[in-house]
Amino acid sequence: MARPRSEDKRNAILEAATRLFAERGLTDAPTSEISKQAGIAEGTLFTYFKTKDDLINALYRELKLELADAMMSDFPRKKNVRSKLRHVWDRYLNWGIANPKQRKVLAQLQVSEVLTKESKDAGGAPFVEFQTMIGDAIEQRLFRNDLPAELISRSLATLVEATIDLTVSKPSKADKYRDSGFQMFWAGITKSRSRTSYK
Amino acid sequence: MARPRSEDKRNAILEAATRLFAERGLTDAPTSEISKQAGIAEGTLFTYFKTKDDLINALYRELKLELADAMMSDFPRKKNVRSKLRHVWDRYLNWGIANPKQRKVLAQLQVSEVLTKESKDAGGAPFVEFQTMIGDAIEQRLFRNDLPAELISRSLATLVEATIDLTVSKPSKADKYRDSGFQMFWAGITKSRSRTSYK
DNA sequence: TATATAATTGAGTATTCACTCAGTAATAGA
DNA sequence: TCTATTACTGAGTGAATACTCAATTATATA
Repeated sequence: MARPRSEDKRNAILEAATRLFAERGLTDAPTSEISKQAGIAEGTLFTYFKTKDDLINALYRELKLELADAMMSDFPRKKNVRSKLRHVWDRYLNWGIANPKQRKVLAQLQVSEVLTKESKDAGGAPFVEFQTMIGDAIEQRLFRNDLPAELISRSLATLVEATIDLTVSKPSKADKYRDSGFQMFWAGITKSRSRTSYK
Repeated sequence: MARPRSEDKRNAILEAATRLFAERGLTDAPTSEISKQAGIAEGTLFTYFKTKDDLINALYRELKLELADAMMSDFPRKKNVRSKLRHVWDRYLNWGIANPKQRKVLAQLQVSEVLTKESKDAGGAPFVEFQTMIGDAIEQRLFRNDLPAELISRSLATLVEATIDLTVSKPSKADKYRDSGFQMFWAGITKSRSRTSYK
């Protein structure tokens, strides 16, 4: 029995924060400005997030969730590993190109000193199905000898990131970059001769 | 005719800054603390660097130079491309493991909003020989079709980074990671069947 | 409709911090 | 040795900003 908080306001705060963090960096985006752009009073921001660090941690989880959703929606569970990886590759790439600010903020967040261990763990949670798939493929010996799962998923991520940057700077070659990036990734992780019948 | 500046003091400032930036992040490392750890008065810091942003930009160039030196010293100009890349791979890896703070600061700097275009350009300059090598190898068609040079150098960098992180978390497997990381990189960039005679 | 509860507001506060500057010390060149 | 020039010092300053709080407003429930 009381006045409820508004999901809309919370989202407006997160969106304004995303915009400002992307433009000015985490520390040069004052809460006063975030509030203003979110269309609320500064005090209100602190009923939704106890501190600015809290806001930052919440935003991190939110963005990781968005990215995971983008990557895993329509995930082709029935197809072979290559198709699955290509699906994830394409979705990640699309998300990054369509959401440059979110992507930039995420990059800043990953190296910032404000993320708690809890947030980092929570940020990884939406990717468990992806991780499991990698683990399964390793057990089936689909990949090059003894490549650790972490190296595979990080390679995917960093190669996508590099490919996005290239695409942004030369949009006309988008499709070419998308394909050669993935080929490079796939050739890197799979055994050298397997030219047919990957599972 | 006057009192000269001291190279030692300048270095002490850069070292203190590196330590503090690594521990607390760029913005939570006050100039007062940097000065104290460098063993000088706060005012002195500003005779060596006009502003804090200047200091940050100078540190970026310094660290890039250190890394390039580490990578390119004893560079085997006479050997084949694979050996050259393996050399760079190993040196980069060694540097990263031996200099965790420098590496962390560099990661923060790359995504920060304070680097000027000039600094970014200057940071790339020490790597021209490496870039040239990649360009030559591309002309000789040693690599997979149409892989852009930028994708190749960024892949090397990000795969080394991933490998360093793995190594730090499981030092006992250092050699294994080092090798499989490089194999993955090499297989990714070269044409699939070329199992012999790479140049 | 009445009311208890919680959200909202925005001016105010306390703190932090990059940078300054007047006084002092060192040194290169004459 | 003398002196012009610059480095060095550290207390002080002004600006920025995360967060508070007393007053006000909205709303879920009875």
